[in-house]
Amino acid sequence: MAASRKKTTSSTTGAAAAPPRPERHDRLDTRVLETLVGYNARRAWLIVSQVFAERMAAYGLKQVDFSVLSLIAHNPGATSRQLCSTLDILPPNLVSLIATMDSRGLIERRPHPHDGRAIGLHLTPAGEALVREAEQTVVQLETDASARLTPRERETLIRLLQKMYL
Amino acid sequence: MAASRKKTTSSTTGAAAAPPRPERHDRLDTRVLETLVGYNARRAWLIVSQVFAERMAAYGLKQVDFSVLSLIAHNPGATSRQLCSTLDILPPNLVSLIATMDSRGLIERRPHPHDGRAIGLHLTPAGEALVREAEQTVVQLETDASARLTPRERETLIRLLQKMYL
DNA sequence: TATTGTTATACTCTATAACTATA
DNA sequence: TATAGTTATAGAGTATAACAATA
Repeated sequence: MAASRKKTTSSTTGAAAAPPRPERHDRLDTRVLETLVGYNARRAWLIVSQVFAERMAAYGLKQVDFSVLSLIAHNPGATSRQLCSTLDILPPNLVSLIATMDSRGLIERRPHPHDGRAIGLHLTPAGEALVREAEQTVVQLETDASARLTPRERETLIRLLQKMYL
Repeated sequence: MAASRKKTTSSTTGAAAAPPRPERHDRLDTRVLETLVGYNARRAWLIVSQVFAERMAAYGLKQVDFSVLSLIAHNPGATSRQLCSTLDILPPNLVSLIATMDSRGLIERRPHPHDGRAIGLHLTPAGEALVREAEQTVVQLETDASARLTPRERETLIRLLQKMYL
């Protein structure tokens, strides 16, 4: 992950608002970098990643784990190939992830109906329960991490980001 | 970097417009992931990163290299500590980067005027020339990578991203 | 005692080549 | 011949601990 961003003593008060930003003393002039979409997109992603890691550790899920599980939840029978293609993961790097989810009893691997080479991935009941909870937590965490934006601004932000890659 | 996104035979025609997006056949339903700022920010960043890597290889600069060099250019005498703090890099991971830039003759390390422990970083004339060219290339590459957005939309996008982390 | 820069090192993430079994 | 899944492995990125020199 990133550097600084100290592990702030997590507030014991319930619903956390926007997380505190790192105090950078001796600030440098970053005006040129701040004109770049790439730089800013990464900084914003880093913010979300931080909060994601903190709150999703409870589920034992990293971002890619969550993406895979959520994708299987809404695409029962999806194959590794489809997951790789959708998430820009290389097949060798998905193998151990899938194996872990399997051994955790979150997913099931069934023979593919039409293609003997492929394996259809399905959530187990335990997996479905976990994804339901995890998705709620992610929605909340995203809301908190983007609390500086109005709902309208957040929609606009997502729309413009998608215009970049979709 | 990412997976797919084949190395498209780079167009020999001059100014490239928006790069082609990967054709994902057998598409999965990604609607839930697409409601998330984190997911979308990363996808957009991946797009820029791809174009960045392609065009900046000519200068032998990765994103972090460029950030450091550009930062030194606009903050002569900046210290490693300041760069680490600004870019969220851990000190041990900056050492070899700085050493490489030094051995390439792009930067100079001068004793810090007020602090005997610190080292002030400055661009050499060669470094300044490279940064000037590199910054122009980055601006162009960013324009191309965000060509699906109007200039107004691009401004809005950057403003909202900064609202997330600044 | 705290901080800057550094070394050494470990861990994670990403990438490539090659194999197998099916198509 | 091509594709899905896998193995092994290499390389890049990120992390922690500990040290010397200076404050």
